[in-house]
Amino acid sequence: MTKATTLELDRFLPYRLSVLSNIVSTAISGAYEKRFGLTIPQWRVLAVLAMTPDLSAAEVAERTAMDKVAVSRAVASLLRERRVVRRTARADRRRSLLRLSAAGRKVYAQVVPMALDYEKDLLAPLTRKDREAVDRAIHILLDRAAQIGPAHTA
Amino acid sequence: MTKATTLELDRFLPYRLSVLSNIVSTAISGAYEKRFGLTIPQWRVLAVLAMTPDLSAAEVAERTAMDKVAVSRAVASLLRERRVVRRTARADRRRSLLRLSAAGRKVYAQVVPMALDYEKDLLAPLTRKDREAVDRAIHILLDRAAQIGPAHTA
DNA sequence: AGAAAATAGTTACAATTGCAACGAATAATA
DNA sequence: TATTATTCGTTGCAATTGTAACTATTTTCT
Repeated sequence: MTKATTLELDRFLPYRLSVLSNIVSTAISGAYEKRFGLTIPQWRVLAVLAMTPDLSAAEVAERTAMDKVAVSRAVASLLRERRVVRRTARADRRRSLLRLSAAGRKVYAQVVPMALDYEKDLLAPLTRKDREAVDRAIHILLDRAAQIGPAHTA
Repeated sequence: MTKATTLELDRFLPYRLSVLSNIVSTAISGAYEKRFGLTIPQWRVLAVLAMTPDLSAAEVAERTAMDKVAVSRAVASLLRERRVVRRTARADRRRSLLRLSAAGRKVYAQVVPMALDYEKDLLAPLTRKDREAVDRAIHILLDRAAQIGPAHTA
């Protein structure tokens, strides 16, 4: 008897993760987009800047797991919409420091409860123990995945 | 005291799911692509056809959670590469029935062990209990997410 | 100091993806 | 049975995304 030769797609973790993540992302981004004209990249940028103002684009990229081009474009649109403001860093004039404008803080304040409610609804049917396990597991898997296949990290 | 007004991105499940799924997908698709010139959509199509031959494109779409355009394109390329063969359904000449060619089965047989090994490595640092919890949780979350936000299903 | 290498961020171009319209075939209805 | 509506799958076009090249600035090395 040789190795198993078939693979059932819906028991394959990478596949299930991808499907789940897509459904969740689509649902959420639909809501952001519809109500606030926010894309997911924009929302991510808002979220990190709300937590930590005066980050550079590169720092935003780090913390959002987005690449620098995506950040650049999201920031460009947020600047156009006056939801973010930018000033050039005194010390290093290549860098620019980003922070939310009043308008940006306002949208953010409206989106956060929506986001948290969605998450709460989503997790509602899980037991406390399962939630904890998922939490732990995602953390471990993120580490592990990064070890196994850096992929872009080249 | 009012509702919490900030959200830490790396504790937000939709975000963490998205990051994890991207890392995993990129790692895997890198390997498929490099070794076999297979994209993820192509791989998904191969996988379902290996399990269940003579599906129509629409049926493939259902089972892979891909939309019909993506399936159409993946199938088109797989036909060009002679990894899949197609015949028109006798009963309904709009439908075409797809199945793997010998070449298709061959790639598939090579990819499966790679895929399973990757999954195994990924899950290795989790305890048995955590693995079970993750399994259960993903299943429940998929259901729940579908309920909350059908999004496209409109 | 001056030249070369590195870094921040943007822009241009190519590839991918999603949506809407379409042609072909079948099913449903009058 | 003729007419209309529906389904299967593909194609064209617009929007999104990724890669590489580029400008401006700063750092490093000689």
